[in-house]
Amino acid sequence: MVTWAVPEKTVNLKQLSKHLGLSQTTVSRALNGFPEVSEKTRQKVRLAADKFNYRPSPSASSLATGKARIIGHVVPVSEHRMINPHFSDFLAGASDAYAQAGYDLLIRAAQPDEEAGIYRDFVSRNRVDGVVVHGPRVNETRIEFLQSIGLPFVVHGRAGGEEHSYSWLDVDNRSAIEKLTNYLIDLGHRRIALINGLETMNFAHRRRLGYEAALQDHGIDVDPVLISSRDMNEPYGYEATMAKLDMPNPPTAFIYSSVLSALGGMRAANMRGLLPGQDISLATFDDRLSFLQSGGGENGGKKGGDSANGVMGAGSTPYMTSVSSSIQDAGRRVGEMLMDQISNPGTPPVCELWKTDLIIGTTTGKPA
Amino acid sequence: MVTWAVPEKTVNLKQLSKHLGLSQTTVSRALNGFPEVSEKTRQKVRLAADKFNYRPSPSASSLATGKARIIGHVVPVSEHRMINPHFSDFLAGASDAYAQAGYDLLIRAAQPDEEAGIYRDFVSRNRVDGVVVHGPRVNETRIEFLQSIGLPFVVHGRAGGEEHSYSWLDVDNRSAIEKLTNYLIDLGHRRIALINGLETMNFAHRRRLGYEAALQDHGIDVDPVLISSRDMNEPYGYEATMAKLDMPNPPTAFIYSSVLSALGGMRAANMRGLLPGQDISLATFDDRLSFLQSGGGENGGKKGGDSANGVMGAGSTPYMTSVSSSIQDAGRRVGEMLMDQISNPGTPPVCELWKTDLIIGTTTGKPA
DNA sequence: ACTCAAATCCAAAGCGCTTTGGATAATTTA
DNA sequence: TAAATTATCCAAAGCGCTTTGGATTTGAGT
Repeated sequence: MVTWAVPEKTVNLKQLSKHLGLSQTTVSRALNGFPEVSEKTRQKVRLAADKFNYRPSPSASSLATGKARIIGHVVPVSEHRMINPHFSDFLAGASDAYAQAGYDLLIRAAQPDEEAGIYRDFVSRNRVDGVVVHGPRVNETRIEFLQSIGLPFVVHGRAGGEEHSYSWLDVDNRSAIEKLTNYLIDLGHRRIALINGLETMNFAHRRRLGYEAALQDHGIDVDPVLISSRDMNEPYGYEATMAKLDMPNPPTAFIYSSVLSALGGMRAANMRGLLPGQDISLATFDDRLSFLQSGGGENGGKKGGDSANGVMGAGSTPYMTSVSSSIQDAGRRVGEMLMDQISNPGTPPVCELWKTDLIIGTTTGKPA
Repeated sequence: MVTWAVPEKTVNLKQLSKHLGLSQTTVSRALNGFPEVSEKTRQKVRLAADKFNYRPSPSASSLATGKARIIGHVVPVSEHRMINPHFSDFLAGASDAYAQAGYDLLIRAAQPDEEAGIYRDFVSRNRVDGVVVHGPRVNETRIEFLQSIGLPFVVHGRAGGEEHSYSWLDVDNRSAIEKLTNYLIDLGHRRIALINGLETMNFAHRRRLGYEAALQDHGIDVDPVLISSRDMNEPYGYEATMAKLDMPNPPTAFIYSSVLSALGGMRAANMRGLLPGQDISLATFDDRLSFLQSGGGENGGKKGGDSANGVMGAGSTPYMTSVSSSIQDAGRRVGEMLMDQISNPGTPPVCELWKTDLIIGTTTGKPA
């Protein structure tokens, strides 16, 4: 445990400089690492600063510099009024990056019609230095708007259209699902269901394209009844799976866009007495949400590429077959990209497309 | 969609007051609802303010007033480096309350040894006006510390010891699990496993007490091998359940402290070919995490007491037997309590103990 | 020793808001 | 109508920091 010591009185810059017999200018410069101050006085100042427990006031320095050292996240409050676990894992990564660099993380919940006002609010009085754009849609309007008001931003995901005019980080959703679909086709499956997210979302749209591409490559017709598109959660996965199992010519394999709906799919299979991997094949896109990870989240590598041990793996054996990419690592990286952009304005946009790992678990097999 | 209109130049107070031919004082007072300004000039000012798109600078007003209009959440970064879904649902509720009242939500991730420093940082230069204390432990040191530095706070949960010296909101964990245990005993179960959270956490400690009380009331010995205590996630639920099923005299019923581990429990049952409700009984404490809720989170009522339709209910039929209370509603209420405390300093602490609903699902039944 | 440049340091002017302590104009009261 | 309120409004002083434009000191160069 740490020193929950007696709270010292905290001093401000004026008091501190008086104690030191220096001007505020010098003290400020010493602490902020300016070259105009000699090394020995810098040391003296640093010592005194933490002896007197000096901390600069964020509002004062923000007012003076015009920089807030805060990054904003506008979380879309859908009708479902929820921050889903994907989002929170993303935040975990991002906040970690911010903490390293001395930034704070500000969250504002917004209904779709409030977003513009919030961004404008953010920029006009610089409450934040930049924002992360979450959940880009197929027709995305925020990007252009943010460019027009000049608020630095990084998109988690991408919009369609012009992709090099702004910074983004995305998973290669299309090829990920294509890979997964191909795997199932190679196993012998011909009727494969896609339990997708809302296809107004860009990521879901791209995943569908990957799915369709794989089928078409193998001369399999795309059957619309095998595809669902909704906000991803457990009950949706359950209901969609049940419904498809009840069809006259039911699918032999299911692909889920999220582990959340995959959980519902597993429940449905269970309910029907179907053993995954044997009677039915289940596969999912896996964001490596921490609450499903047995590794304890100690996924060391930066992009977390190698240490993946599979969704819901017990010990070292992966359970579900999946294509996976850590959304937490994505959050960290997006945070870094945004901070870079803030501190080096005018640099060209950075775009990163992350590959996914195909992990073979025990929930897939040849069709029954 | 809203007006993603052309970004107007934004003016500051000085410019606005010049346009109006009034002093900054009057304009400021008009906008902040002070009585010293006549109603007609107030109108005029309001009109001009949003015609010129005026928004006060948060840093400036924060500097002048000493109030940040920000509420801090220090999220403990365990070794598992995760923001779990419980936490994010809580945030969803809280941020909603803040948005109503014009507060912002600031998140700082902290390792245990950094917390003191962060709180001190928060208060010394008022970066935030108050904080929410998450995950109180059995021996909680933060409360005393926060009292000593005079930073307003509300605890989500409680510590032991003196309970009336600070504000908190807690679920009645003890009676909740007692209720659930009693229900299982009444069904005929004698060997009931408790897959608990980390018992250094206050809530988990209290839940265990409830469990033990119910057993002892019925003259059943508490068997320590039936109890697990760990950070709650899916793989833990799976592993603990598997391990207990492998015991010589295995339990016939399981109580999970979280739906996350309950999911793992269901997977284990499935893996063993045991049908919940038939061959084995599974029950859980349910925080009504939104991603497991079929109701779409439209749980209208303030405390969300009545509209509970059960964890993972499909349609209107609850699936798992549970005791439940909405953590999102808790977040909202905690936020309100904290804002009240901030705007009315000196009022006595407020403590709320929320009851839980017992919801009978299909995963419990008489012992096989 | 003398000049000039480099190294240090400082006083003071903001940043954009709130708020104190008056001033002025409008209204009432005597 | 003069005096006393009361209703409006304002100038200016902070809040705590950064930063500009100089002043002063030091050290090197000749």
